[in-house]
Amino acid sequence: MVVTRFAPSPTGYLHIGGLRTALFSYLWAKKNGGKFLLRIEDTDKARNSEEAAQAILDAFEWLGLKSDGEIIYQSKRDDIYAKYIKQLLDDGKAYKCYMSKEELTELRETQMANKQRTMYDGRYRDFEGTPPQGVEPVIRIKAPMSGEIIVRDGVKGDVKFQAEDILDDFVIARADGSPTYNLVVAIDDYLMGVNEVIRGDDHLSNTPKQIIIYEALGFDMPSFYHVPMIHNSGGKKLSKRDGATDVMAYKEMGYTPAALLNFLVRLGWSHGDQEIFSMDEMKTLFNPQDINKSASIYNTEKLDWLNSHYIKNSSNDELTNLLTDFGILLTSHDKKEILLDALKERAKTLKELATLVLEVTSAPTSYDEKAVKKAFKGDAFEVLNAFGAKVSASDAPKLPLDYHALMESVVSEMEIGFGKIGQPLRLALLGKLSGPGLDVVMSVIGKEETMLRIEKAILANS
RNA sequence: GGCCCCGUCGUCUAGCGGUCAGGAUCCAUGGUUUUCAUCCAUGUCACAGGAGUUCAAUUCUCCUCGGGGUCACCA
Repeated sequence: MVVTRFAPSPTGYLHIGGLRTALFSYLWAKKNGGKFLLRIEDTDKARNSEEAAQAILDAFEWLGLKSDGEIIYQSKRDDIYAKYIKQLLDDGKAYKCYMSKEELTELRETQMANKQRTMYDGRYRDFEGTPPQGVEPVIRIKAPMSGEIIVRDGVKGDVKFQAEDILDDFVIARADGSPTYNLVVAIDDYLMGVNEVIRGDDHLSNTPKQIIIYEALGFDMPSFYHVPMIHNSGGKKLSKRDGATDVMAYKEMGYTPAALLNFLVRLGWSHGDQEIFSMDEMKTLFNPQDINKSASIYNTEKLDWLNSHYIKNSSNDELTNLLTDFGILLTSHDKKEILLDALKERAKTLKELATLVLEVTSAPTSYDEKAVKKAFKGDAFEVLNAFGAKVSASDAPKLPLDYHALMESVVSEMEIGFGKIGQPLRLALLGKLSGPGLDVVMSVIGKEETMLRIEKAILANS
């Protein structure tokens, strides 16, 4: 069974890049009928917060990505890690190092001055004397000092590292006894049964360290897939300074989960020329072997296009539901279908859609100045009055085509072009010269409101 | 700087020795629309550079250049 995981550290909101790797992991598990697990990496007490962890969970909730097991919090697993640390110590695969931070800094500075690679020099590796007083030791693993370590990566291929280039006896437990990242990742992935690790390629260079841990503990190695970074327009790793990187900000801006997910799945992954993927299609088609090797630049032009695509293709019931987040309650509106059918073609975001709804359902409070000069001139008011009279005299127009017929009759009786009535009427009804079809607008607001808006417009502008 | 990764239209990408280098988005133009938007059509735009290998390289190899990542008692 394929078991994947997403393991964020709760130092802030869920990031767009994190979401993409989470999505990849989720899809790969689903495709194989496996499990997708969530683990909160909160071992660094100073930098983590519960709110951040909750924010991440909220984002997953919004997007409908569910973990298939209990959510693991590393902060609650000290006992487990302590057990493995002891085992490593007992097996002679790790040791206590009494070097002080000052000594370490000094060592690094000397190495830098000599243009050497900064690394721990292994001075306590085989130490058997009396430990210095007043220093709480860290625990370091005995890493191989020579040989080749190969990361068999499903995206990048075999990546070879020379131990002497990159390794030293790195710390696996801090002076206060708490375990460090590379140790706990290996332990937790093993214990959770994770056998396919999909993560950002910024982790590629410390994968050898985790391999050392796997080997020292005798764990089976998972498969690795290191997904390329998402860059900002400047070509650098996407960070919180780059505008909208908080997943939940997309909810507020009016993007749908379907569009965001579709957008993200195509960033660094593709399936031929296909652009539109439903969640079901993603689940059946996704394969990490098709992930690109190169980084991609974050650019939301395509997200806008996808979002409008999904809005156009959503049912009116779905839209009604989504719109409630933006303060629009249409559930009991009798012309809801007509309104949404007309408006969903026109909106890039749910937020825009909400605005468009309001522009129809609420009478204009002002009239665009330029538009007034352009449309309320000549015999515009005569035409409007004639039309108003038609509406008034007609019995119960309901559908757009009823109103269209009314407009037609005025046009033919007065022997004018359609624009002669369209422009002023549009301005009277909506306060501006653009918007959805007038017949639709009138059908939605009804006969009384139509007449009211016409009267009001004439009054306000004469 | 050491180590590692990457390099096809502005952007997302297809390509897995022989293609007019394809699609999408963006942009522009035209059509549809009483308007705007949608929609439809058309168009502009790319293999980083140089050596090899080969009858043939975007595709394989090497070098150069360029970009990125990582080098913690952070994750």
